[in-house]
Amino acid sequence: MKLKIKKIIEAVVGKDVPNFSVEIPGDKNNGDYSTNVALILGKQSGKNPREIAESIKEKIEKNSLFEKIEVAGPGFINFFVADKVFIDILKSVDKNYGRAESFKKSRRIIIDYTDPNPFKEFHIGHLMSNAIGESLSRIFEFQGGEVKRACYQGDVGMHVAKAIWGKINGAENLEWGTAYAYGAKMFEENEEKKKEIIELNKKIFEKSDAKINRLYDEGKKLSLKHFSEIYNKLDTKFDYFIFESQVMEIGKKIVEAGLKNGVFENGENGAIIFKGEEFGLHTRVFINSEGLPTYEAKDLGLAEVKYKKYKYDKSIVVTANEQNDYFKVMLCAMDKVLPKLAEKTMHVSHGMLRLPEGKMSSRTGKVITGEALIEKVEELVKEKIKDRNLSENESKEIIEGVAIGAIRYSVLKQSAGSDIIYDFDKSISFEGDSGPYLQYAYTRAQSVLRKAKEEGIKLSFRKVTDKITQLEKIISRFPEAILRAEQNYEPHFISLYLAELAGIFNTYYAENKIVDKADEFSPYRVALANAFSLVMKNGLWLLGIKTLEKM
RNA sequence: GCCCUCGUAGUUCAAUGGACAGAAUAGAACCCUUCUAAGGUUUAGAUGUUGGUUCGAUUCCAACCGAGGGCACCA
Repeated sequence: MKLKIKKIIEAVVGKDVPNFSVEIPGDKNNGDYSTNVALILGKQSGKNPREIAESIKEKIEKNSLFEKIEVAGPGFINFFVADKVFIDILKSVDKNYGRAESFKKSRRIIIDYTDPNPFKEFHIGHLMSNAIGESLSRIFEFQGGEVKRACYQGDVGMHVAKAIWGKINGAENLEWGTAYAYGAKMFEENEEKKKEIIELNKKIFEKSDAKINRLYDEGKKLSLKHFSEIYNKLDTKFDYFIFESQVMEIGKKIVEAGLKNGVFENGENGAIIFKGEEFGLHTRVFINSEGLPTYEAKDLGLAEVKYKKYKYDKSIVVTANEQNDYFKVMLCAMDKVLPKLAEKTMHVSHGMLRLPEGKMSSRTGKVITGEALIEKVEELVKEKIKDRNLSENESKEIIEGVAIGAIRYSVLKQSAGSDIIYDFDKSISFEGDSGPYLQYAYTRAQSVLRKAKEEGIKLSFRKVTDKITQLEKIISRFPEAILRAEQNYEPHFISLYLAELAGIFNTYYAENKIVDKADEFSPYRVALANAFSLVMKNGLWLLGIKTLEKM
């Protein structure tokens, strides 16, 4: 609708209009949409914006889209959309409602997220990455993209050596996460042990020691099994699992070739480095003095491996924002050695989940694991529904759906870039601006629809209530919310929209009796509730949150 | 030391340079003989400091104060 209005204005004022936009005013008295004449004119017009606004108004007044147009303030044009337009949109609501063909030309997208490392914990930061990556995947898919989900996992490198060292030298029966924390601690505190761990790391690469090989295989297998259980619960299905061990040799070769071309340089102790300073960045090591590829070289290999698996038009990598500067350097180097892939690659970063007392770190063992959080939230839901008359299957579905919904929403309700201060009692809420609040609004609508069916009330738009409410209007804005989320790589624009939608529906629900045989408007109200539930269901799906029939 | 983010109600978050800065939560007061009260209605409360650009700044620029992250062999 925004775009429609924009086109109408452009048709009137001529083609070479500078950038201006049509907005939804905060105050409902200022119309359904509004635009600022100053933005159309640009600055140096010298004309009276009010007069211009009046003349624009005169020219488009007859358009049947609007009930009335007002000129207000220093030069605002406020558009009041005709009720009929909203009803027509309402009639068109189906499971594809809101879809835009945004990816006609470049459909193929690969998106890399979650990325936990075997031998280490799956912590709540991974939950955050998963929430954002999964939601972006679904948004792009909905808009017509052909999305492949990738999960990149570090099965080689110092963290593995630290964990295995911890296993060998701590106690054989330590948990892998704990073993890692122990190894990491010793690595930092004790020079002697640091050397041992570096030595061990080489042995892992060489696969020269049977005991180490056995520990490695066992640890990796256990980790992956554990991760796949969590993905199951999160309803994320990856198309590709890519391991560092698969990309490291390829990455190394790319760097070696780049060294010949002068992209990379020899640094101290035989390390191969990239001088980022020339590009306003910093220097990073791509191959270390042991001749082993670092994270940066592996990432170059990863880009190529991904492209081999899937000829993508765009590759998105989701990570925490602590890697922002790292990615700038790596992408700068990639631009020199793999320019075609570099221009297709994009880094999307999200904030960190921080504990009130400081940074969460698996090195110190101060972490909250993903499964511990899920379990804790599930307990709370269980407690809440224990007195309800539900079958075992229903209970299980509700407990899982609500718990994951609450967690996902707590991540997606704010802009992806900023940190979340994780406080269990406050972060995971069931009331107000929360996942369960949205799920609950949907459930209520379903309950109404069930009752309507029982009473034989069929949905119909034939007899429309006299006055259109906010509910009809907000339903018409769903496509805009999706488009905004897609273009900005920000699922939270959908969260914001759905929270408002749920609030408006709940008010409507409190003020109107929807199912009422004696009321001639009941079929319309039922149809409206039906449209609402379709939008809510699709919207929640885009966030990776399940809808429930009962809760 | 250098670079990058970010400072908005008590708290957690919104606000494409525009019309009185929105929610939620905590606080106060109401609403279940009506489709699930995980709900609804009413109420009080905020832009770190100092300048600048602009008709207009939470938004852009500068400085300062404060928080977080990063800066050659972790990922």
